[in-house]
Amino acid sequence: MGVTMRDVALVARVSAKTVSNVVNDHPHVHPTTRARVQQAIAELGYRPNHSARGLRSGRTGVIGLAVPEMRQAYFAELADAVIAAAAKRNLSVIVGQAGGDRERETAILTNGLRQTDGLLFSPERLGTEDRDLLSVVDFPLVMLGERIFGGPTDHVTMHNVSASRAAVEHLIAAGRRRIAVVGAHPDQRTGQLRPSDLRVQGYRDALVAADLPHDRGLERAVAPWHPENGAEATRQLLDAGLDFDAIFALNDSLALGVLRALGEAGRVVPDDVAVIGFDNITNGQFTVPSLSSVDPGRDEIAETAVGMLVERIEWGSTWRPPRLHKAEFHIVARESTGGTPVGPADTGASLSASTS
Amino acid sequence: MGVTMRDVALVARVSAKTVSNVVNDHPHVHPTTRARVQQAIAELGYRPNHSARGLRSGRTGVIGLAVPEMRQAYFAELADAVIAAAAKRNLSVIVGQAGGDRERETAILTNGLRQTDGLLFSPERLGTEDRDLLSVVDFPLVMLGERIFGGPTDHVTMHNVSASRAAVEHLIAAGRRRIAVVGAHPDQRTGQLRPSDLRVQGYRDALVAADLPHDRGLERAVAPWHPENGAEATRQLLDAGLDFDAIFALNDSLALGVLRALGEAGRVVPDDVAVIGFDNITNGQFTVPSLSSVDPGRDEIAETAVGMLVERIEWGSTWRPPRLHKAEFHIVARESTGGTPVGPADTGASLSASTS
DNA sequence: GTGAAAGCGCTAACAA
DNA sequence: TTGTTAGCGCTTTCAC
Repeated sequence: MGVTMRDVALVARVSAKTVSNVVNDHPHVHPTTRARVQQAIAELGYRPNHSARGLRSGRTGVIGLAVPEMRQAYFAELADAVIAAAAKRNLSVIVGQAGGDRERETAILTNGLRQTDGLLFSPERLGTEDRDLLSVVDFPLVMLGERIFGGPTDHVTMHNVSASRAAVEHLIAAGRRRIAVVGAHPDQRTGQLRPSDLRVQGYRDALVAADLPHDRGLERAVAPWHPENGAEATRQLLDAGLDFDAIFALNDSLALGVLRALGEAGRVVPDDVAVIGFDNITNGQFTVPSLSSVDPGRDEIAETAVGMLVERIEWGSTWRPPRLHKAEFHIVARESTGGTPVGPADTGASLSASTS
Repeated sequence: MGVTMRDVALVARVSAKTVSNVVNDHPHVHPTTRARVQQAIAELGYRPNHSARGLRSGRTGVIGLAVPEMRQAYFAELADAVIAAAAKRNLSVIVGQAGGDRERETAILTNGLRQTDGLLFSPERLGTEDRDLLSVVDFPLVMLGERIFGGPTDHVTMHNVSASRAAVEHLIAAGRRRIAVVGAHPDQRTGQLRPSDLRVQGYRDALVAADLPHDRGLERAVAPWHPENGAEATRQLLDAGLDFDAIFALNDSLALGVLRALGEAGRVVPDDVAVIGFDNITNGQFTVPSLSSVDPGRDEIAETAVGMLVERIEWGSTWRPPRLHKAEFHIVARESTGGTPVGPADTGASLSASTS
């Protein structure tokens, strides 16, 4: 701390404004002047004060990313991609964890994440029924994930219904007929769209299209989407003596638990039961057997979301219609659905893409 | 944006200073005044401007956390714990990724992470040989991890040597005699302490103490510590036709790859080969077989590191001697070392703790 | 216990 | 192309 623009200006024998122009790469600065200023900056080790800049310009250069928990692999990988996308645009990222707590999610939506220029928000508890909360948000906001639809804000998500349908069709193509789904939302009373509902809908669509019977007993409600809960749901399926030859886990964390519980019970994957997840987390490549999944295009999601947020920030308070972006997806076939033989370079075979 | 302290002061019919006192919980404010101010704040929806506060007070209320990549499970879980620990102290966390890039790590050490009050830095490339870089750092800094020792800054780490030794002793106690280690640092030319060296040293200590022969061929250099590299190192061990009955992976990400490669090769864990990792990431509970590991006390590390950083921030530039904190560790015995029978509530049996 | 004045470091708006 | 002026919103200092 200590060296200010004034100091640099004094040494370079220019005004503070000129130093500012140089620092901010403004066009109309004479090369000679620029060089002199830059040397003074280097000499004094000057570094701009972001608080002052933020106060004056109204921009902090920091965006917020709010997720349930970083320890969930999907959010860690999402954060990784978001931080990288933000860095390209010279933005820093403050990461906040709502911890699956409804109050904290509401608080984040009300106040943002400390003082940032805008927020990327992936809620776990807030749902479509909380849309009105979004209407009163007075800062740039882009929603991520499946929980909130048709709101007044930008939204980046994926083709949940068709991706889920493709996942289940992949199982059907592998000869499976009795397919369970793990991760439906536990609260079905309202009948409103829930995160899992979209994916469950895709599951049902696939069954219907294939003329397969639809057995409610094979739809297991699970929350939150942690491996232990995936394992628990699978044990319940087994304990209930239900007949099934495949499990569709609504995300990969659940699927890890599913694989584990099947292993504990002595069921062989994929021979006895095929398993497919959703998210294509890195670890899915290294499980035994490796995990088939739906790749939702995480980098595309992060890149798009940051881009949208930056645009919102630049537009200021000028109203623009909310946008909805659905990322591409790919089915990644690995051993858990019998899709790929054991092999060293097993990153998975991409089976299909869709923009439906 | 819009509502300022002035506005609140006007409505509450006090001075801006009094509003400031209320907002900052200063003691000497009359209850009546406080109530009036608080009501005005609520009425107007006033929220303090952090840039202005930062500019005036010299504190931003934001700390930085720099890691190689969030997609590595250990760092995601570390970030989770750090963000939680910081939140307790009303601090936000900007997360930066150096991506295993030496230049970026150096840049972070030179400039910090944007404008923050201090930095928690877990480097991947910077090592003990870069200690001099640390001497010129002019902001509060706490180093994390194993790469830099004896530097002029605070350092939070774990008992690497004794923890590794305990891990290998756990393998020996399980009857293993030909124990390979995966993750030694590839660059051994300088002979200086390297991250892996401490853990390798513990490995060697355990062999010596147990009077077991030490076979250099069983020490595999691997970097970075990604699953695919753990798998590759394991394939090399197998291809070389080396005789071994256990593998100590220097972290769990490597261990996931090790399990995978052993599975591909048809080796049964733990019957043919026992495996133990290091870090105790959550996923280790759900692999098949579940992964034994060394639990380094992540929460303790995060809590301690944030606490130290806060102290440094409060002490300002007053010099204090650098501190070194080594967290407790526990050996978590799971199926991969034959330590625990298959079972539903498999969080692992804690075998030993040490403060050595 | 509260208020008035000053200024943190920077950039927007304008002037030269 | 460069300089001058003003003030962003807050907290520090000191007076009352």
